[in-house]
Amino acid sequence: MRRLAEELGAEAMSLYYHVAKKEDVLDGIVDVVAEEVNDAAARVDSGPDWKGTARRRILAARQVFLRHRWAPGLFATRSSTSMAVLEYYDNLVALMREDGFSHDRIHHALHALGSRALGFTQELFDPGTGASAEVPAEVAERLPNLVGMLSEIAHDDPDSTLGWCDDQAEFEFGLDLILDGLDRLRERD
Amino acid sequence: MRRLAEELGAEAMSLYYHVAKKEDVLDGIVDVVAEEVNDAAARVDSGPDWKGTARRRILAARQVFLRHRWAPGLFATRSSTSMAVLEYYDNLVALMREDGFSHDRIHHALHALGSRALGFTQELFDPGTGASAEVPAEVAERLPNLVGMLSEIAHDDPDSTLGWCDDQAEFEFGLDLILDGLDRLRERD
DNA sequence: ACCTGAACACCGTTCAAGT
DNA sequence: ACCTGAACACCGTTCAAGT
Repeated sequence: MRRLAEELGAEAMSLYYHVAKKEDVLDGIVDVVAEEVNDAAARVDSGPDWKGTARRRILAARQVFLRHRWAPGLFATRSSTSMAVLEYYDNLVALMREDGFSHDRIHHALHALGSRALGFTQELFDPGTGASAEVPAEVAERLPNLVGMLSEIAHDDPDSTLGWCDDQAEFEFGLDLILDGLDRLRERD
Repeated sequence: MRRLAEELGAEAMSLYYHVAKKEDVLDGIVDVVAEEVNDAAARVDSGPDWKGTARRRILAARQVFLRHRWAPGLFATRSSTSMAVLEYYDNLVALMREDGFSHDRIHHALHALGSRALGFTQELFDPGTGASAEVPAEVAERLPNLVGMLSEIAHDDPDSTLGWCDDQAEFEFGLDLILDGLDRLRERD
């Protein structure tokens, strides 16, 4: 609050005339970003199949989060969801409904996708942070399989030494895995 | 820190003799929980196929997080990963390796699973928090598809009014979607 | 070796008082 | 209507001083 007020050329206490508490400010920021996501998603043209359209929408949403890298962390802390986020999911429900999914299946799908539907995943651990070369021998011995995997991947693709792990390709792999799986279930709906 | 010290019957400042900063305490807690997860995973007996074994391990890990519901939130805030967590993933790599996966495919798989491999998912929004009946008409009109979906699901399964959405079934659905997808790819490795 | 009191630099927030 | 200074109740952390 104090920092935000300074940025605005005012005192921290002045903020409390416009807003009840800090949480409300954060909720507002989430809303702004979510609107930006909705705008981006609305600009993708829809094709004949739900899967392609969903994929393009989600990748468009992802672009917004790539521009605001602090946003996923913020979204994760919010408990009550913003109206704009709900509208995004609402549109996804409509899209799947049009292609024959049952409500029950869509419900499962939303849970399975989680934040991936919005275009981001929170990486729990970044296996690439420490390149295999930097790992002290002592810990490497306790992680033979992980270290083996990482060293082979680094070897195969030496260009990506900085970030050997291509986040975009990674995201698309996981996304397609889920979308394809859901599409297969659709045929039974 | 002050609260923790009180719980221990000491002053907050005493903690700093044993630990450098608060973050180290949190890292330690993560380690303890992760060891608990490793113990649980080690107790499941491995079957002939990687998929079944992975599934049982992950569901055993999940039990640990169900006992410590604050843990997922804690894990999400950590940036550097604990050794114990890495060991858990190392074991997963070994399991998939034995069943013919390439290193590259395993790498993708770990990213696709994310925290689900450890047995939990961070729900970005809980569509069930507000039962459809409680939703004010004004917002319901802006979310026709979501409200329609939720009301039908609530109608189909009136027993689960409190938590109409069965987390365990939800988790297993998403997990199987990914494991099945990966298994199909394995046949091409 | 282990603990503590006093103190510092931060927070978010309240409220009576200013213009 | 909008802003502010002083103040409160919290944080994590340091450090010299205690036993």
